[in-house]
Amino acid sequence: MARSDEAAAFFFTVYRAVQEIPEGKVTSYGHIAKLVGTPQRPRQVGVCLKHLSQDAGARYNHESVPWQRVINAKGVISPRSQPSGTRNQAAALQAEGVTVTTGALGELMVDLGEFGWFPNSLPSDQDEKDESEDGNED
DNA sequence: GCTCTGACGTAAG
DNA sequence: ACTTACGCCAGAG
Repeated sequence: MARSDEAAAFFFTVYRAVQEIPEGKVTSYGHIAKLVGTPQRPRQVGVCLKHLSQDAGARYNHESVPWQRVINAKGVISPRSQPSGTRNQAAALQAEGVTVTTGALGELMVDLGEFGWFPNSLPSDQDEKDESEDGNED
C-alpha cells in the first residue's frame, strides 16, 4: 500500500468522521484526528477540509460534508487566508442553530460547553457493540 | 526535488 | 495568563 493511498484513505476517513457530527453541534480538528486514529495530525484534518472545497463534484464535497462544524480546540473558528470563508462558516453554523459570538479582536467563537460534540469514539464505529459501558454524559 | 506554508494542538518557558 | 517552540505532513511555488 503506497503512502499516497494511505493519504487518500485518511482523507475519506476524516470526511466520514466529520459527517458523524450532528447538526447544531461542533467539534475540533484535534478531536476528529483522534477519532480517526491519528491524534497527532490535527493539521492534516484542516488540509482535508480545505481540499474539500474544490471537490464540488466528488463523492465528498463541501455540501455532503459538514465542514463548518469543525473548529479549533479553543472554540474559535480558525482564521484562514480568506476572511470571508470564516464568516461563511459562522453564518452556516448560525443557520443550524449554533450561537456564534464575536470576541474583542473579531474572532468568531462558539461555546463548546453548549454546542461541543466530543464522543469517545465514532457512533458508526461502535457497531452497537454493547452500551453497558456507561450511561454518563454531561 | 527542496523549501515554505498552513482550516491545529500540546508542552514548555 | 501570554509567548515560543515543536511535531506532523499534504499542497503550492
